[in-house]
Amino acid sequence: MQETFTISELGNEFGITTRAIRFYEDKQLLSPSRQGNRRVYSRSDRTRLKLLLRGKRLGWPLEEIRDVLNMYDQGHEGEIQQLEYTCRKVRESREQLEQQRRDIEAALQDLDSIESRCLARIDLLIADEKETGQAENRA
Amino acid sequence: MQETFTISELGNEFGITTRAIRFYEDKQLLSPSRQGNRRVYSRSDRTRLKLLLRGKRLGWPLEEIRDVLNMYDQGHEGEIQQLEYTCRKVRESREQLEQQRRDIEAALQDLDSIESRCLARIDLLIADEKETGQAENRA
DNA sequence: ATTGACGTTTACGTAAACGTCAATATACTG
DNA sequence: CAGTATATTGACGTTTACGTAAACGTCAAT
Repeated sequence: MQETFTISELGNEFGITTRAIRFYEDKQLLSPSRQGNRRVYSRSDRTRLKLLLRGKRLGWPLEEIRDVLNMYDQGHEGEIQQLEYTCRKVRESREQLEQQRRDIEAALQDLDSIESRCLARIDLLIADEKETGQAENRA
Repeated sequence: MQETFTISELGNEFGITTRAIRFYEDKQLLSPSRQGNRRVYSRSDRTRLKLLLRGKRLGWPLEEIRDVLNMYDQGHEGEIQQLEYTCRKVRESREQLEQQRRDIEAALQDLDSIESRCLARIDLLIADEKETGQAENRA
């Protein structure tokens, strides 16, 4: 695995545009190093981006994602106040995640029910179709 | 439980503004009946809104939520083509939900790890604090 | 008769999260 | 060394999901 990445490598790997990646940097979610003008992304930058996208799939706003990303970094540094703040944030995020998990379970059950009713109805229609089809063929 | 609801009743119950509810109607996610000018929401309208908000908590865009809501309605009606379309949509939604579930599991594990390292570090700092505190008291 | 609570439509404003140029710089490639 | 590919910043546009304000109707209570 490579040590560093270009912006377009990351864009291709994760299916996002370079514009988006630069935008994330502008919003303080990434801070790659530079070689002259060009951005150079380390493995940890890549991991940060990966986590960022996971947050996006969960529907979190970028600002919230940034806070969570900072928990990863400074999770074992700093003063007690900072650590306790991080802990509170962890608990908040966990509550939100567990709410989402409940929502997902409920939604999945609903989908099951919809699908089975749908399939049953299709079976029934296909049975009808065969009958009338044969009737039409005989006519 | 009531048969019908006003717009502000629903707004209060779910903690959203009436403006938002009217906006959802504008975007075809709700279609309450009217008494003259006023909107009157049935129990099924209320359920629709509830499902809508669940979709929101999962970070889905309104247009996608609308499609899912329509699956609930027409899940057992219509032609085979429509039914099969619904079934495809069900599968798509299920895949998305399962991706989100995986993301949640991963995020929860990460949070656990962050929290425990955080707590360990706090314990350590507190132990230090006690020592130096006593030294200061003796001075 | 008016005040207040609730409702309505219409119109404009706004924050978030990018997309889409344009102009420019740098690097490799034949 | 011209051409192509890739990078940069900056400015402006766009979509989504509402907020906010204006201007008005309706009904009950004072």
